[in-house]
Amino acid sequence: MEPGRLIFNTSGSGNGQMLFMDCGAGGIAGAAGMFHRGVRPVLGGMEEGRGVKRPFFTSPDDMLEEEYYDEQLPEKKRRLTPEQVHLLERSFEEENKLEPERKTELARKLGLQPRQVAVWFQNRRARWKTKTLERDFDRLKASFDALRADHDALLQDNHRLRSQVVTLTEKMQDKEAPEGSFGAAADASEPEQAAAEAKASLADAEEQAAAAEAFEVVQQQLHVKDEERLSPGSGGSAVLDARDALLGSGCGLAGVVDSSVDSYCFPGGAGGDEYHECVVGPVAGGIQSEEDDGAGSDEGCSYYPDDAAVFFAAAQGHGHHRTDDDDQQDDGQISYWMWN
DNA sequence: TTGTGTTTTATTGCCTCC
DNA sequence: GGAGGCAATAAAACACAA
Repeated sequence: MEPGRLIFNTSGSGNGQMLFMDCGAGGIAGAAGMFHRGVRPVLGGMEEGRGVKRPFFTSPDDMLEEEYYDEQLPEKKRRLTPEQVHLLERSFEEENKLEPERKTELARKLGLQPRQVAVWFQNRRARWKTKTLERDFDRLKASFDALRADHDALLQDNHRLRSQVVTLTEKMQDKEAPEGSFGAAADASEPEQAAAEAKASLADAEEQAAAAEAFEVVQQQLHVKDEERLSPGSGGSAVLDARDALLGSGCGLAGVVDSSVDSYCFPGGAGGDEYHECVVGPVAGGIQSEEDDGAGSDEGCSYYPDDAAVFFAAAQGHGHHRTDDDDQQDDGQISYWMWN
């Protein structure tokens, strides 16, 4: 027998043909580990129409026994019947984790090995996770697109108001330059007032535009994170957790734009009118260590190097916090943390 | 019929928890 | 250290277009 292979007796014609199955990277050792784990590899379980449980493979010694040639013919990988799948699905809907008792009971009902039931639940959980991620991604993308449209509109508004201020300022200067009499001042009152109003609008618009730009930074990071997430080999992240929480909370960008340009405030928790500040800005150098930030004790807090994570965590009303004392903007670094 | 992409079943190795 | 979960992967089964 070749190393790394196990012998299976094949089925179908009942001719006792031997099948050599590659055990993969783990080889015999892997198979041994399987037994060590209490796994008895069985495929197919109840053969349709016959109700006979058959082991998928056996040891070489067993192979010498006649019954394995004649009675316990091995099977290829066999799909579960629709009835079996239906029952498993129903059970999964009730609880997607499988306690030993339930596993045994299900296996008994379905005529499967407990291991098969466990494997089915394992794979089902994996499928469920994939679907959930896809759904979340779609929702996030829709949200991102909407916010981007808002952002673009704000930028256009800002541009329009800037032009208006420039035009009106020029008009004022034209009027003031040649004259300077009282009458001229009186005549100029209307454009002056218009210019002042335009300036005030511009100030508001600039704040909003700056906030929107900062928000876009977060969104872009989030977008990148999603692409990373959907690529093979990536795992979950605090960003996704926070984002999921945000999606679940139904919280949008209906926050108050703080005048300090780099901050947003969001309504806290469910229905509360408390606002949580969320700093949005570039973080140079990644995570700011607790020792570096000069802040007090942050026990029970987790640092998040990612703007997006903090942004959404704050949006959800978590205890994200940044105090002015701890502000790291002097050196271009801002530290974030969240209450657990 | 055949080639190809997708889905399902199962294995392996690593990790965490008790 | 054992049990169980998960990610990655293999491979059989299946679907479907050409």
